[in-house]
Amino acid sequence: MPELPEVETTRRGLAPHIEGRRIQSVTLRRPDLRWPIPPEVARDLPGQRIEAVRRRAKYLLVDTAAGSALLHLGMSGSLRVLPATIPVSTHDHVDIAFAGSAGKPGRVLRFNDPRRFGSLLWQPLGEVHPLLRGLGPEPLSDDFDGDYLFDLSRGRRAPVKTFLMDQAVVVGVGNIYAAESLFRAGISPLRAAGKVSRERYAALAGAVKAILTHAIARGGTTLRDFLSPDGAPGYFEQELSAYGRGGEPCPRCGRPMKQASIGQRATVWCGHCQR
DNA sequence: AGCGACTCCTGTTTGC
DNA sequence: TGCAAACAGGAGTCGC
Repeated sequence: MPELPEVETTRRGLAPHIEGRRIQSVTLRRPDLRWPIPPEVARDLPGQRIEAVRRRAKYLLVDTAAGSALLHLGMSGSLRVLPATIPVSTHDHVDIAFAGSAGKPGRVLRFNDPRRFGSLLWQPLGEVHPLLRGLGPEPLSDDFDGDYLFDLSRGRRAPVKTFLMDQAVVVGVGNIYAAESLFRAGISPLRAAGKVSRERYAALAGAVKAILTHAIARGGTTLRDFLSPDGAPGYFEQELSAYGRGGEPCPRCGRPMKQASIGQRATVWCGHCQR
C-alpha cells in the first residue's frame, strides 16, 4: 500500500520520463475513481507541457500551465510509464499519452487501481485544492520535530498512534510507518497523545524521519525498473519490525508482539518494550 | 474542537 | 475442496 515513501519513489521514477513532455491525449476508462474525475482533466490537459511533478503528503501534483492534475494512489493504486503499444489490463483506469518522436512509439502514463480508493482531481492554476488545505507539515521537513508534536498534543486524549496518523498533525505517516515509528521510539500506541513527554516525542519524530528516509532510499533501488511492466516492489516488507508481526517474537526482547485494533486500524506492538 | 464510527472497493485470507 | 464471510486499508465525512 502506497505510503509516503512509495509515493515519493513513484514521483522520482516518474519525473525524468514525463517532465518536459507534451500531453497528447487523456483517456478516462471510468468517469470516477474515489470521486468523479473533473472535466478539466480530459478537457484542459491535452496539448499541455508537463512542467514538474511534485509531491505534497501522499498526493502527486502534475503541473502544467493550465493547472495541476492531482493524483492519489489510495491503497492499491500505481502509476507506470509504458510504451503506448502495451495493451490495457484490468483496473487500468486512466491513460495520459505523450507523442512519440521520429521512429519511436509514444508512451503513456497509466494509472491502475483495483480498489479505486485513489483519485484524480484538478487544481486550477494559482489555487490550492481543498484537500491540500489544512494538512500538517511534511515529516521530513524542519517544521516537524519533537517540540511540534509535544505542543500540538497537549490535552489530546486520542491514542498517540491515531494522533500520529492524523494528516492534520503530520502528513504521510500511515498505518505501517506509525507502527514502526512507535516501536522504534519505545512508545505504546495506546498511550494518550497528551500524556507523552517532550523527550519521547523527540525520539518519535526522529524515528519517523529515520524510517521514512530509509524506506525512500530502499525504494530508490527500484527506480530504474520504472519503465518495465513488472509489479510494484515489496522493498521494505522484510525490514518491518512491528507491522504485520502480531504474535511473533519481539525483535528486541523476544516476547510475543501484541495485536489489537486502535482507531479502526490493525496495530501491533510489544507490551514490554513499548510503554 | 476533538474524536470515534462509518464509508468507499476488491483481492486475499480465513473459516466452516 | 469450495464457497462465503471476514478482513485490510487512506482518509474524507458525519454525528456526538
